[in-house]
Amino acid sequence: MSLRLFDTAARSLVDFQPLAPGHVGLYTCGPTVYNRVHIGNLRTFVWEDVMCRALRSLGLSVTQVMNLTDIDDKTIRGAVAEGLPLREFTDRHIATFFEDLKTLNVIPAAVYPRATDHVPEMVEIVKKLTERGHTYESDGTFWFRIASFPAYGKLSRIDPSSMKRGARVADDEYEKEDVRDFAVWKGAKEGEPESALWETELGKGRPGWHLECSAMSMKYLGETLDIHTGAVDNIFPHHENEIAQSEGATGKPFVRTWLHAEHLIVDGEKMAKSKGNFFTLPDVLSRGYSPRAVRYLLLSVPYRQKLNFTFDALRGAASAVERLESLDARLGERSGAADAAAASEAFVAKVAEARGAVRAGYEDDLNTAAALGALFGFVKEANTSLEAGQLGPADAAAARAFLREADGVLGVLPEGADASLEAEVEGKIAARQEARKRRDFAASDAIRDELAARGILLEDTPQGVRWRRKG
RNA sequence: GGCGACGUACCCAAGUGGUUAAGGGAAGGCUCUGCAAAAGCCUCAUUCGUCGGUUCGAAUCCGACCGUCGCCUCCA
Repeated sequence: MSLRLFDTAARSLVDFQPLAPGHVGLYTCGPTVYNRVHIGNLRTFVWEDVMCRALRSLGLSVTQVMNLTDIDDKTIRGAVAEGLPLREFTDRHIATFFEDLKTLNVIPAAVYPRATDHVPEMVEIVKKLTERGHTYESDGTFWFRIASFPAYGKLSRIDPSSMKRGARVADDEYEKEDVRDFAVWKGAKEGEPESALWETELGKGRPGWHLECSAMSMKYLGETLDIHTGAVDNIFPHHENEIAQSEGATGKPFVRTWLHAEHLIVDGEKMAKSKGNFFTLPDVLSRGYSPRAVRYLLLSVPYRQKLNFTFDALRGAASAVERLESLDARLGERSGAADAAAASEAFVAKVAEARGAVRAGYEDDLNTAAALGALFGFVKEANTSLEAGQLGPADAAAARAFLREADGVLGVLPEGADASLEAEVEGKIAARQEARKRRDFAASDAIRDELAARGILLEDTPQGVRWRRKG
């Protein structure tokens, strides 16, 4: 395996080797659970899922950890607005988040730690930072002193001395030595709900902005992570601060490879509620698109490229998925035909070549577009051979196995249909064939229309009738 | 103001010194078909934002310009 990844810190492609041979510890920044995630968020989460699947396909084992930020200004504000205890409020949003992931066929991470379940771990880090002289306290709030960490800015390449002293600092009632310092622990303030406060050795308060990721990543993956990911907006200040906190506390390198996904934009513009181009997954699905088409679109553009989301592109994605699905079905039929002959050497070689090309795509910084290009090259070859009658059952079986294997990373082909639906549809197809034999086309068309209305598409082929659910 | 990314056909997009410039979608043609749909096949960029430069050779490297976008403040 020779996997190359674009490390944000190095600003270049690096040869990736996990710390423990064959095993990757992966920390993926998760959502702040105060609303329904939008398709831009989901682009990042789908990418991370594809990355896990691709790493596994390259022979690595992966432990993925994704945090759930359930304590911050936004979650507190939301809970107060709805008159709910913090936990009850965030529980609801965590549930819809998992729903969306499931809908998009995302394989769950090994752990989804919640910040509020790790307050003691965070307190420990603050204590360590304090022992090492990286913090100071003022009014119950503990600040990280940027001046005590010379490497600050190495990830984002932002020079601390040039940081603008933003007007927003005035909003902050806390006292700090330097406007650039950030809170690791926020002392309780007047009017904050009890459900968002903890009594700790540091006093009463709540964890600061970025501390949870340091605490939870190190708890589940050790003090040095192989890969840490997020979207580009996390680079500064979130990840920069994580480095300062983590390395300040342990004295060890925090992350070996930083990976950041570009944003999704809509019709060439940033997605924003005020522009009316803000979409959640249910918004998109309610317009009649399949989750598999959405997933395909989100993963088809390599992660470091901005993804321009349009409904035109989504329709294109649906068609592309149908092309894969259709070949899968054709191969399924062909491979079922009785024939004891072994797969032909020439075809086996073609499969091997395609497999290598797909793999090379993933090895090159998870280049999904290149991998898809290679896969579709194979799709055309398989279709052509199939059409020419040159594909034996064993060849078809080999092709189908490869297609399914490729889909192990893509995750866009449907699961097998459920048996009761299958029996029903087969029955209707038989009835339609009867009607067609009688040349009762009104009756046969009625059956076709009825199934179409239910999203089931019939294809009359020389080999018989095939059906599938519309992508 | 500081830092950074991007600009390849109608749309999306791979390609980062020598290839016929991948692939997907759309469109047109053909095959199949009771009709249709679907599916499959074929066609579809002498050219890579513009202008210069380096080089035997550039979409790929350098410079300028034009355009789009992002971060610098919570943000996937």
